Amino acid sequence: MGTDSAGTEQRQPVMADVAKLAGVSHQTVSRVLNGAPHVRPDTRDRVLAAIRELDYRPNSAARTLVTRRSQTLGVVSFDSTLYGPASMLDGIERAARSAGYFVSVTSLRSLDGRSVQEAVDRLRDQGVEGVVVIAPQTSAVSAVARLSSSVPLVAVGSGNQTRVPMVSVGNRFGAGEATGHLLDLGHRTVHHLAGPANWLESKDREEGWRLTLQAAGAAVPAVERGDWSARSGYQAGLRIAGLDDVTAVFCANDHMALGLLRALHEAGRSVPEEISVVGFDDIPEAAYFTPPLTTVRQDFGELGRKALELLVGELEGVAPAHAHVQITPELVLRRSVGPAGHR
Amino acid sequence: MGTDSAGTEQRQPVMADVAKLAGVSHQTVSRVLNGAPHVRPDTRDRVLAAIRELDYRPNSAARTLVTRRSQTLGVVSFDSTLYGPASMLDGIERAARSAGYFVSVTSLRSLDGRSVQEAVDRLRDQGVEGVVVIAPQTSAVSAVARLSSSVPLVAVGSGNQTRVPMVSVGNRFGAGEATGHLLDLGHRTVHHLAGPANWLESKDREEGWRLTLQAAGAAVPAVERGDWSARSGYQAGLRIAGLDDVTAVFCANDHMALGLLRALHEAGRSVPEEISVVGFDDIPEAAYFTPPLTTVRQDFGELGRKALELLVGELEGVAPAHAHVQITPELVLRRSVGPAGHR
DNA sequence: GTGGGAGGTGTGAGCGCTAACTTGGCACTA
DNA sequence: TAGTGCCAAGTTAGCGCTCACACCTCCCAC
Repeated sequence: MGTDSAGTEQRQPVMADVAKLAGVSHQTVSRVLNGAPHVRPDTRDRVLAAIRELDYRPNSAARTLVTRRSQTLGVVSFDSTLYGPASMLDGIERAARSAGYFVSVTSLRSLDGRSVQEAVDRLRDQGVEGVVVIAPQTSAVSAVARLSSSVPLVAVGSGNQTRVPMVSVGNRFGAGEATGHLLDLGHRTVHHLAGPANWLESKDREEGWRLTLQAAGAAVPAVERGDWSARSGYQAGLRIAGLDDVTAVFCANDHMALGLLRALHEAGRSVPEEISVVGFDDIPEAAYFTPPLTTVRQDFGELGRKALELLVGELEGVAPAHAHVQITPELVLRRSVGPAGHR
Repeated sequence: MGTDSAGTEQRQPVMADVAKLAGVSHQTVSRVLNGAPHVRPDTRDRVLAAIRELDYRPNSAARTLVTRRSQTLGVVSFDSTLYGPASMLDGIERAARSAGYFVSVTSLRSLDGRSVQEAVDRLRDQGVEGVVVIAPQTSAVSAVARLSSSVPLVAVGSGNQTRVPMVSVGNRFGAGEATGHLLDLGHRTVHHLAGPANWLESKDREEGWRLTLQAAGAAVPAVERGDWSARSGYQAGLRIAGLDDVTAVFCANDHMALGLLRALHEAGRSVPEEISVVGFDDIPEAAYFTPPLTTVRQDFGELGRKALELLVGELEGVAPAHAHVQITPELVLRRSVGPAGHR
């Protein structure tokens, strides 16, 4: 009545099956699989042959259970449809793979602290070894800082939180470059189409813009505000086109700049002759806007890679636990910018 | 010398700890956790209180080991930086979460069959219960069809493979709509800026375009070809601008259309007065191109959701294993299209 | 009063693996 | 010859959970 060797049941082979076929103990199979030393070459070959013959796949749950390592990292993203987050995710995934980790993603619906906590908890319940949070909103960042989590965590975005390791872009610097460039061209001042008030990136870019104007002794005009979308840029553009003292606009991202260009075009204000426009991000399409957009390039892929590097470092204990890596953006000159008009 | 109860070691609480604190057996804790019937309300409450007090988290690896269910699905994507794949991924993730699954992603570097096989194997080794492949290239699709995998699998993209369940967009139909609309406006024929030859979506859109022209008895001009990017659209645009019999162009995606618009603008060919342009995808920015782009809308999020639905259905045995779901795209009219010019 | 069927709970085994220890052999030294 | 060491295995004990089953009440029917 032994159910052991009765029948040719179609179940997945396990280590013991490989061991039996190779004429060794299961432990030797394990040794071969994990590249342990002190296995004779011909033994190793027999084991490998058996593995191939049975098409054996180690059971990762069993391994995880005993090693307490899932080889999986979690990524919390906000809106992974946007170019920035999507690129970061891509960079993270590639870096994770080459470091030998899997990547499990979850995106947030809303950006309050509770959602962030839930997302991180969810990933933690799944057994991830560490988490990267792509959440550049102020609320999310402070949520991350408050996070009660025993999981190593890295934030990517902006802000100066000191509690969590972080990788961010020099938004202030980039905004300063853009604004400075416009001032250098003779513009008396530069208007600003900012992003949502609760995004850190918005804040930093706005601050970079403001400080540069102030340092140059230029007037600081009232800020227009959008939600990153081309649509909101268009609407802001209609308002800006109505002002007659505008000669230069710095937009907090390229999509809004696109909408702005559209609105200016419709209003008959020519770019760059009447009004110069600068964006931020350098999405692949920016060079093909009408006119091609001068913008501040940030390397999202690199951002993701750095974040992962930091996390893996922390995980494997070879990293300073409170690093803050900064990526420097770069001004890319195109035709949407010209010297100040003479009025 | 007992290491058992010696010291207050800081290790994660396990089910037994909860059981002891609540004064029940580990099995009862398990019952509460899994919502099994026949647990007295006050017992349940005691267990829940103990769980909260210890901040107990079930170990998913242990559960997976015994249940043989990882609650994880894999997604193989090609270039998740592109708007389409990113949106699908987003749709898949959201749908997966609400169905109670985690999502593990991996992106392909190249699109040959071996890469696809490797990616699927990798996910399978990780223990995913099923896989969604977002890989619309011909090579990838045939690779999927040939895939030696014991994991349930759904493809999203195009093509008529019958071996794997699939969800796709009515590319032929959409291309036909676009082309037909242009012909209806009096254009003698419609030029086509196609995508890469090895993408199924390219092929289908090209075919839809061609068949519509033929059905209308219109001439079928030579196809220009790009790689989906705005840059390639620009280059093709320069070539097209050199032809003088062009009055309408149907582009296989919006990004190439953007590049095309740019090239036409530079060449002094006005859109839509001289040349009408239609895109495909309806990315959020399309409405803000110069001029706003008439295009064929496809709902990527829906695509992802349907794919997941199919996969979960297969997994839980409530689905026809060879379904082929089709999403119908829709022509969105904007200003980049006008009646044929009179020459 | 006794048998039976529920509801409610505990016990033991085992998922497939790795870690730690044990064992056996062989070479090389004292 | 016995002793030391290292290589190349095997043996055993869990990791933390769920499943199958055993068990113990009660309560009700006859």
